[in-house]
Amino acid sequence: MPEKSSAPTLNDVAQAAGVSTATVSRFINSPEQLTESTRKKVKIAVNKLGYTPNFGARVMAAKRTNTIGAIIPTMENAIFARGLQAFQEELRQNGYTLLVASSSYRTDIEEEQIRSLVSRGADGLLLIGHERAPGVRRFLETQGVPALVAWTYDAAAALPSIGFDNRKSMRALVEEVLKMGHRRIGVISAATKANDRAQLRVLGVRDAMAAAGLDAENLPIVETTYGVDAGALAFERLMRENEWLTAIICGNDVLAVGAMTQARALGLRVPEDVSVTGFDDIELATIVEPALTTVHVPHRDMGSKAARMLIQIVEGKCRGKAVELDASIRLRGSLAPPKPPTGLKPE
Amino acid sequence: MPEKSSAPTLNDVAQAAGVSTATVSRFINSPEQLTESTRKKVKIAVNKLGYTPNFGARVMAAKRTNTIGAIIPTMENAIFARGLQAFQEELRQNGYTLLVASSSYRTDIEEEQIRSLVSRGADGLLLIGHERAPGVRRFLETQGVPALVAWTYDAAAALPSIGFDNRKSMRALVEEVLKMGHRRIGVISAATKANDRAQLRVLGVRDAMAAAGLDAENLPIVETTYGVDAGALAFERLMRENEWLTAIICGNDVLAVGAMTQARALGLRVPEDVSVTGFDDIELATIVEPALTTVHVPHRDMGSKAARMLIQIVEGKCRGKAVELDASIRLRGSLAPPKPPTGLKPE
DNA sequence: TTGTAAGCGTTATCAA
DNA sequence: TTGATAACGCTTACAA
Repeated sequence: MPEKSSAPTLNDVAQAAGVSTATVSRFINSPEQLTESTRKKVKIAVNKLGYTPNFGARVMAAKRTNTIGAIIPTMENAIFARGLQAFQEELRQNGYTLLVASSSYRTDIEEEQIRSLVSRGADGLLLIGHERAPGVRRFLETQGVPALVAWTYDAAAALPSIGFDNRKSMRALVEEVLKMGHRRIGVISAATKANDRAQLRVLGVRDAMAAAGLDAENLPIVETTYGVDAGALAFERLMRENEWLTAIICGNDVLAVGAMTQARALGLRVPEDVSVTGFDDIELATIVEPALTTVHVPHRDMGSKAARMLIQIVEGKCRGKAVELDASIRLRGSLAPPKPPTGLKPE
Repeated sequence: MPEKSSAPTLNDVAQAAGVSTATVSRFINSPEQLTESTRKKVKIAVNKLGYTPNFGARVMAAKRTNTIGAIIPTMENAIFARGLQAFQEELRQNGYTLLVASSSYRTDIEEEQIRSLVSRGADGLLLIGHERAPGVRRFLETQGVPALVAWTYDAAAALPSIGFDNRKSMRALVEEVLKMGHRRIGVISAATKANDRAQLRVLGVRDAMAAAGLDAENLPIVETTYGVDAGALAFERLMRENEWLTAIICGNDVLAVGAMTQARALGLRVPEDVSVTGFDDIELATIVEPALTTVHVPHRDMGSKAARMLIQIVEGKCRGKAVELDASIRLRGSLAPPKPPTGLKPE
């Protein structure tokens, strides 16, 4: 039981071991430089006192922290979880620690978190999406902290990025929907404000519509917050305002599951009465009944590649570029051709 | 474009503004002490240089960080996500920053993360479950860093905790199952090694069995890792080895969903042929068909209460105690009475 | 109201 | 191989 003393310092250990602080520091950082006997002495003192280096002091003296920070919009759902887990595992294997903060999809909080992580000595940052206030990039530049953007790919953006082409992928998915014969399409999108992924996905829908000669301008679309419930409410509204829709394209799987749930609640069968598609291919997509047609995102691959790339950048071994990963379409039960015009129905 | 200069320091700002470092420090920490005019001068310099305090230096000089660390077993699923989100929101409102690390359910990694967060100056720690190496508590004690355990309640444990009684809750759930007439019960549990929640839940099942005069010793039980797939595999094994089971009690909702999926794949109807129950009541529980009978855990409430309590402890306003929250049973479609003996069946 | 200067706990350079 | 000692960037008495 320690009296109430504050944490032991290098100095305490040095005194206890009868050596200088420099020697203790070496014991921590490069024990091979010490004699077997001094090493033993110091070791005993360290253990007895329960010494751990003070991080702050260490950073100040050594400049490097071996810490990477990541700021994700939310921890509350699976979208970022799997990729982040892979990111963290890869970092760990390379001797880096991951610190995570979440911004609740708010740019002001994100900025605060960026400052917080940087001032805590993060050697590099993982961010989601390209959209943020211009001051942020300047800040990162003056602080000399590199950042990598994930979950979206944009060769033209200022920051290096790793991810997939949200717009192209959504277009490809909608082209499948159109190929099946759907013409009356509605969209449930996540809030597009300050969320380039959501924006690009909507653009992808419009691309496909326009290319098929359909009216991309007057696309029925409802924007909503994140969550199964939100998806359900959005579905109801969309269908009430546009009763003739045969396919609902959702900006992500969570919204899509909400839409499917609500469809059932309204007495609509999926996919017989209405088709539903998602985006992300989270685990949930294959659990629901019918399984969700969606865009498969290589979460784990993206996470570990992001880690490797960010480490390279942090260690000055490369400058960072835009890397595009493939996002493929997964056709599953929630998408089927629309009902034939009533007159033709056998029943 | 800054040349390549490293981040600006207090000194740089002081020079640029033509004041002392102390004045700049005051501008950051207690601007009201300064004259309007000096405040303006300093402000301009700070903005021009894009200055942010160096956290390490600050900690060393000031001792407090306003940072709370949390270490959770995994970020990859919803179990901890919602509570943690609430935890973070409450912290933010009180001026604290949350740093999260995940241990992949490994005590060695958890210990490493504890040291990492402590040495980074965390003022307090949120941990999950009571089970960890004895050295850890000593470490926290000598470092003077308070910790609060969540997701489980244990008045006898050394650390204060906030959560529910896993054992009692599981017992209550199984009593419902027994009340419905089930006698042939199997269990799918998460790995119980170093996971007191999992252990207690299994004990809860045995409690209920024993109280009903059933054989609690020879309970068919399969332990598995976390995940829907794992739950599916475990279900198959459990049913293969014990064909006569009518109800499967799962240690958490994710395993339960896996079990339900696999039941369907094996041609078994839920709940007609076999009942399934979960634990946690994550969102998924109400999305699956049929909805999952489970133990409802007050995730958000627990998260925000944990935050308030930990802040109290950190600020020396209370010593921390064990707080028990209610976990209630949610009866849903996945649980129904067992099929009557074949002879009585109408068909 | 502002400035001076002494720490805070490390690391790293130089000598010994 | 080890030991002094000067940074590192900030806060905070204390002095002016």
